Amino acid sequence: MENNSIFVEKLRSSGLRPTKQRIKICKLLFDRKETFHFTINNLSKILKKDKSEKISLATIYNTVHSFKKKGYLKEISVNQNKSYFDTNTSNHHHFLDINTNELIDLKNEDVHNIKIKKRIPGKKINSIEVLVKIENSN
Amino acid sequence: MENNSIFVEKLRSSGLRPTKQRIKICKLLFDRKETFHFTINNLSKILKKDKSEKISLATIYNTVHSFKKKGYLKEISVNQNKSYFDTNTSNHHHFLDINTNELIDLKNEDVHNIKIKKRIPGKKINSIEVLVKIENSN
DNA sequence: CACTACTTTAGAATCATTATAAATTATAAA
DNA sequence: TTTATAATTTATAATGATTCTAAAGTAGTG
Ligand SMILES: [Mn+2]
Ligand SMILES: [Mn+2]
Ligand SMILES: [Zn+2]
Ligand SMILES: [Zn+2]
Repeated sequence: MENNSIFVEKLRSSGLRPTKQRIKICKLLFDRKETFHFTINNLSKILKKDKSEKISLATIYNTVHSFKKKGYLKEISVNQNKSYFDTNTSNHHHFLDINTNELIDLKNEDVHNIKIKKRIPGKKINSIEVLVKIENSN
Repeated sequence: MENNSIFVEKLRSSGLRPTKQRIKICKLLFDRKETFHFTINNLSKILKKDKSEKISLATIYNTVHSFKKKGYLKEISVNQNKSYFDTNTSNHHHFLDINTNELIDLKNEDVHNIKIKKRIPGKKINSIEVLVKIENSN
């Protein structure tokens, strides 16, 4: 109820009406210091904890997709069953813990310069993403 | 009907009975020089062309999954809707054409040495995969 | 040939996601 | 403030890829 104004502005400035559902999801997603990686199911469970104001699953999908469209979220493909979303929308690399399915951001400095020597005629590079799968070291 | 014996042996040696369905799928997948990247839907459509011997969708799923389990196929995650499979089971990198959704293998020499400077305590690296998204250059 | 375990198959079930259409709400105009 | 309108939320249905089920068919073995 306090500094919601930041999110109200954020929403208004991108042409989205600041509904209470969107503001709540904004706070959950963007009011944190670290990158947040989540699935719809994760988000849904967190939102369900507040039984006072239930947000429908359809709204969760709608909101996440409109935030993605506005560039506030990025979709990550690491697993074919579920979509992961990422509050870090810059081009960056990931660790994927294959024991827990958790994504962890890598800073660009953490990955040595990547150079692709091959080119495909008529095509240009759009992005380069590194996925480092990690597992328990025993 | 000729050099099926290669595939019959391949199947037998991995404890899979050489049924006509499996042999047919083997020929389609492994009797080629280039790496083959496909979805179940792709494979299904190709198999449907031969109307003389229909293979059920369940068998296509079963076969692809047992080939994966035996190490003859690798599953690739580039898209959250569909699973891609790859006849190149080594650790390797890809171009993904975002206009056509086509995967193209990169040789290891095509990607400059990748070094990951960050480590997570208690975790070891399992694999490093680079996905280079490409698009029409105009 | 006879037996058994493995395989194939059609169809049902599951599950994430998207679509639908009616009720609600935010916003701007009156 | 009231009204009008378009945007939004919602419950529910629909979709589509994948997996499950259980019955019929087949390969391997003796
Ligand atoms: Mn999506
Ligand atoms: Mn799978
Ligand atoms: Zn990230
Ligand atoms: Zn490949």
